[in-house]
Amino acid sequence: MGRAPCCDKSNVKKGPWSPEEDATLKAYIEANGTGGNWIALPKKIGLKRCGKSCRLRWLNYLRPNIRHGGFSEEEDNIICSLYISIGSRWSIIAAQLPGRTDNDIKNYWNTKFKKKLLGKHRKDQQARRAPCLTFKHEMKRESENYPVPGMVNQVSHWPLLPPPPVMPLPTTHQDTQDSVRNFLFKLGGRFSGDHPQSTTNPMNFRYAPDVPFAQEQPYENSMNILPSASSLSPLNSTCSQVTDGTQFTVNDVDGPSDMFQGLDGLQAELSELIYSNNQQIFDGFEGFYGTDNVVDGSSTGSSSVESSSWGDINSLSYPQTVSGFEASQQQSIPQVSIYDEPNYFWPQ
DNA sequence: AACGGTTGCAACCGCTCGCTT
DNA sequence: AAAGCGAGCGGTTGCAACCGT
Repeated sequence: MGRAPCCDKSNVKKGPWSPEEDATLKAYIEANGTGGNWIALPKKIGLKRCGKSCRLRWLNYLRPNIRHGGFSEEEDNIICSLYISIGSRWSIIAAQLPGRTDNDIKNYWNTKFKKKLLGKHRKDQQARRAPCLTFKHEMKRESENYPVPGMVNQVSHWPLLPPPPVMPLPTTHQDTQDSVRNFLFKLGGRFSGDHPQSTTNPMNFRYAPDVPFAQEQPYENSMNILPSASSLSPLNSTCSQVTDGTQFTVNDVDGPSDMFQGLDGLQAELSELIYSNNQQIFDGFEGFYGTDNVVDGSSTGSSSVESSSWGDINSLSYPQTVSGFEASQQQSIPQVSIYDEPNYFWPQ
């Protein structure tokens, strides 16, 4: 049994919104609110639009205080660091940037930011091989060279990570927290209370699902998750799992594997960018989380134990600038796990 | 001026989640 | 417990504007 369509597709208008439609929708919502039922709303106000379309139009364009374009460097850094932390959770990232929509940030990431990251990479690549490859061609070429099962003709945003370890899918919130933690670990993050080995060698970490994540990973200290340049070099590493499913090790190997030839430059570029931006990111996060709690690897992290749960991102210290409206838009618990990061490129 | 390629962004599509019945 | 349904999310597409030749 298929899913019932949300509206009569043959009887709804598609495409760009006219100023009249905008005015009708805006006037109604400003006067009456959405009524909690987007599906019924267009009928109520005589719009030949799908309810989902109305919702999107309102959220991405018509609602008050929306800003478009012109992302600042600080916003860049926030987007970058949050993407590193939680992946393509655009709505969560958007919640940190007042006036920005998830769609905007997604577009920004998929166009400008990727270009920014790849700009230097492309230059380097072009110097080394046949010229005249466009960005799209290059991305297509890369995705063709390194195909991912189930990802046909998709651009791989992050051809960077080591193969995911095989471990049971998280079935509880605690499991999810563990997954997040493990995921961040593989990005080179460190956690207070971690096995000392992990601290000294970010490529050699321990996964301990029996340790309550919430008790030991405060978000205030989450700058620990920012990867070091070296830890973002999984191309030089292999990942193995101990048979009990609780411990993983990442072993350095000599040089990039054949699989990643051609991507090492991009990877290095990203690492370099992120690493060189770390200070700026820290600066940005000082406003976020308070300077006392920002850890840059050389400073403390000692206050970690008494703080909020990592799993509940809403309990984190959000920037003061998040408006009440944005705050109300924030989701409850983002269910982040290393398993649902479709943009990550997991080499086979 | 004309044309082809590229970019940026609005909008659509399909899926998952969570609530209700 | 299971099915139905709406909301919300992320990925993708379509197209107008822009740019270079």
